[in-house]
Amino acid sequence: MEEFEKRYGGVAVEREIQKYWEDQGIYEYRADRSRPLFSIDTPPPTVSGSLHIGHIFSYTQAEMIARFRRMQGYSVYYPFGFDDNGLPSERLVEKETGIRANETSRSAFCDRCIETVRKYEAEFVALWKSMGFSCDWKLQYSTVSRSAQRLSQRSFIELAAAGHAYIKESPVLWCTECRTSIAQAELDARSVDAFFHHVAFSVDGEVLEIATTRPELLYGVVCVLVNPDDPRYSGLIGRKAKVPLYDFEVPLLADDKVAADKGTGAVMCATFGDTTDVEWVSQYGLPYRKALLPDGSMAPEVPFVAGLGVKAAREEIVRLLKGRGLLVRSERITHAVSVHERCGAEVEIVPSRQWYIDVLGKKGELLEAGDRVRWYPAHMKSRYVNWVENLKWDWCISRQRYFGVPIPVWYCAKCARPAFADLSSLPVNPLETAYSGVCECGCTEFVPDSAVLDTWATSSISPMINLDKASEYGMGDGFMPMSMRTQAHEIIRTWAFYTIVKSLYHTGDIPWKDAMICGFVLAKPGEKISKSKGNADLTPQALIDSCSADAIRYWVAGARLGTDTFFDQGEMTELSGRFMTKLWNSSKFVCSHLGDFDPLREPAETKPIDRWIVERTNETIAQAAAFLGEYEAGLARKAIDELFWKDLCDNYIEIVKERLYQPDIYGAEARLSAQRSIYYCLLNVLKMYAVYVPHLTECIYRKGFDRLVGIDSIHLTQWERPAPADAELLAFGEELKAVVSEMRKHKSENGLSMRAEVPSVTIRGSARHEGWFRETEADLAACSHARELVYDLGS
RNA sequence: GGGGGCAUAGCCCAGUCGGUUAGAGCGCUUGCUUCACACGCAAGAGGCCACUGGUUCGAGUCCAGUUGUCCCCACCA
Repeated sequence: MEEFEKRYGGVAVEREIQKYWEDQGIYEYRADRSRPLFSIDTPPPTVSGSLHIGHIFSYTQAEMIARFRRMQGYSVYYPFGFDDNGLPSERLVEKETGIRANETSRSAFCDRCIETVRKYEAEFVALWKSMGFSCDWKLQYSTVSRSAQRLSQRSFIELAAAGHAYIKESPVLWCTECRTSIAQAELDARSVDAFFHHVAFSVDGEVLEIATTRPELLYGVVCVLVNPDDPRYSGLIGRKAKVPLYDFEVPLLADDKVAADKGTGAVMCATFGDTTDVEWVSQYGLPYRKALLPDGSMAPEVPFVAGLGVKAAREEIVRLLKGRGLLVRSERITHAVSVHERCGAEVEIVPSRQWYIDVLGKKGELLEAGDRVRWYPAHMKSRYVNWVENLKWDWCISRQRYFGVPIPVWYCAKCARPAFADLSSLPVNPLETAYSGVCECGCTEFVPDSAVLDTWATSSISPMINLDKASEYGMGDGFMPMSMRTQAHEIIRTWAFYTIVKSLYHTGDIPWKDAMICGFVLAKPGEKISKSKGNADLTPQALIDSCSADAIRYWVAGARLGTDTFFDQGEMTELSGRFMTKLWNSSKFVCSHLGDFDPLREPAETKPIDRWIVERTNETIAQAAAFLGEYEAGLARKAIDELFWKDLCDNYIEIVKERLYQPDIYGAEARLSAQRSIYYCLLNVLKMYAVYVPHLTECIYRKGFDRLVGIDSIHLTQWERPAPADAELLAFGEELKAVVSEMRKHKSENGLSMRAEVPSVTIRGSARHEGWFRETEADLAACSHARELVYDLGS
């Protein structure tokens, strides 16, 4: 038995233990068909900056599940990945280096990107390791790696061959800042102050007042609409409206989507002001009038404002309208606009040729797939359902960016028909490799596609990336669907949604059986932790250094699954610190009484109180396992805390202490009976806490338990699977605690020490437990220092 | 505007199938220390379980509505 230091060593010990785990390969994934598989689809963090406490929070909740399943006998497939291509990483590099992607050569920029993401990834890995994460780093993947690119390109080609991915020229959501198409999922809403300009159109010489926030798009107006039931305008439908400043005429149409009570009840439809404009243009077969270029400037053919940016053009048009008496009034309003989530710029809609994946046509199947996934907590499913039901755009997967998975396509120089790369040639970059085939039209000249795939198009095949890796171990069969996906609730509409889309198309099945949805750590109500808010000063590494990984982990486990929590360092330090000290000290006590303990020797008789604490422990093991099986690590921890602190330490150990100390008085067999209980109970308490505080429990285990158990690491042991606890013994325990409690209350109220002698203690309880109480008399007398025990038993 | 979560002690939160007197922890008050732990032990004070109705022998728990709060989605004419 190793000596217990007076105090637990904290972070320094954690580092030693981490090294031990790594040297011993404790968490190594092994090809093993003898145990059931539990595979975890864990989120590859976007490499877009450093991690903060929020990441630690959600990743740790999932990590505890991995540990639990491992100790339940599962072969746990727990990889780690990085999502390290695409716009987020590009923006990080632009910010760090000051180099804009479009101001340097593409290959030079991509080299800088690789360099930067590798640097951050090394930092991430170091952080995860210092948190004691039990993933197998050999299973690590990166979405920019050759193998992930190969799988991603293959996915694209297969979906295109099956008709699920297609290319079309049409209006698309466009970020003029990032100069790329984006998808609906990348939109954020932002409330902005604006003017609702009431502009004078005219119909046969009469003024028709129309309110718009986008007068700069007047040149792009293709029709005017009113509600068919609006009596004010019933006479106008079917006539022509003249656009102010430009004086061309457009048709006047009626449509139900026009709200009579909004603005003036008459709407101008421009190409393209918003999503409704796109719908109307397609619904009524209206032409496209180009007003805006992809770089955010007005088209050269637009009179008055050619070449100006949107905002400048808007001011100029308003000035002109005002000057010509065509501006009736300007109303100040606050409204929501769509902005690009990555850069915050207002999103435009411009026509261009892009690749899409069909999702609008598959809403039914997607909703049905959502039903088959078990969501934890269950109500998180509504976010998925809500998103699918409100989809307005197919998933645009092409991005006019640089650092990403190239779209493996060339286009015939003559007929523009796409030619796909051969699957055996993947990954391929069409900009570097020429297409060697012949087009159906006979042409042999091809133009490479220069776009890259949406980052989500690759991260959404994480189950397939994992499958690919598992296959290297010969464990590919039966790998899909994976056991569970873990992620935060903010990316249900992206990562969870896209993964389900891809899985349905590729396998016809859901990607995973369970979805474990974690909450956030907020600085305070409604405020996310972020660098821009200046509330992310405390880095995770600094936090680990100051209060240890286990302290953070224990605090994380206090939160309910899916629920946001507020960061409170005081709570973390105090609560966790107290707990860890308590576990350390009680283990020190227990181990000091196990020096001569032989787990194989049975005592002549086992005291009822010793059997009770074993039953209580077994009861807790079952409760904790049930909660963890539902991903509720917090509720499980609460049940374990209750057993450990209250029943085991404050009651059981206090009551049997004298029997452990004084075998001369109470007998060696009686001592052995207690030894068996403290050994069994603390060992199993440690195993349960191993999920939460893996370093501390490992440290304690290796001081006093490894030689008795015969297994080197606590993390290689298994949780007990006890028979249902004996209800009668549990009831006896409650009565016993009540007797002790009453004795303590008497001493407390009379200002007596707990060691003070009292003339008598009354045993109140059920008559049917009298035998057990009689067998417990020595313990009761010893812990209460009573000269006499009197019985007052009810029925 | 649509959807969802939450509302229980001063604070952060549990409360299972509807069932005795509503539960921890922090904080507060009081008492207790050689023999694992004062980062401890024991005791105590502290509740219109948001509000209004309903179902029921019985509601913190189930149903309907109201209010407050947070989140998701939409709103861009």
